[in-house]
Amino acid sequence: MAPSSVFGLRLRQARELAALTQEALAVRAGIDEFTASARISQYETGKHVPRYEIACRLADALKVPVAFLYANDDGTAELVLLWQHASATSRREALAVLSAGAA
Amino acid sequence: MAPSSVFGLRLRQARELAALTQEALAVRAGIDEFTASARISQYETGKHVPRYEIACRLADALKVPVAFLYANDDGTAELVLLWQHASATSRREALAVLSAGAA
DNA sequence: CAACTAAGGCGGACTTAGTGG
DNA sequence: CCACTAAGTCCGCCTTAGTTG
Repeated sequence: MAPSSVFGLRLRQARELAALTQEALAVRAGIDEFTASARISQYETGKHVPRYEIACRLADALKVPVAFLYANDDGTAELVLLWQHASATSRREALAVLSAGAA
Repeated sequence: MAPSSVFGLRLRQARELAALTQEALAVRAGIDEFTASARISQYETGKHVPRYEIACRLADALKVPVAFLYANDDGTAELVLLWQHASATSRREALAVLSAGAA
């Protein structure tokens, strides 16, 4: 089913990017395997939203910044995804560009 | 009291940046004034974490991206703060810098 | 006025069990 | 195997009321 919440949408995006099943993701995040499938499905379909601690563990398992899972707009989402893979020098340069170019 | 949770820390950071009282913030976010002080205090001290919908309203009232309130590391937090004030051209340039400079 | 807290009700996350691709 | 869902339990947010600088 199509994700209805922002969190669910981002979670599914990140999981498909990582090419993991819902259960594999949950186990990586330290969630009991017997409740794994149900919980991830509930998150992605927007039925429920996990506690922040769980969100952090999911983000770690998916290797994305936890802020990505809560990003409302696609621009911010893409930004933090690129950020995590960028080198230290690129990060400094990007911050300089942004702070110099305030609207 | 010192904030114990990430969300509470970010919320307080953004609120003090906006120079608002806890009650003023809550009212701006559409929270009933009689429960305002208690709820914001509980958020900032890490006693509770609000629903995502409430977090979005708080972020709007504070004029920060909602992802900022969930940012684990200071680098990501600073990044999304600069992002929202940057011009469209600066944003494109920053994205180009980050995508070119993957570690 | 501004920030914080204890206690209780109650909505929603988590568990269980099971269905459909 | 993989994704999804209904129903019940129970934890934690929200409310109330009141305390502290």
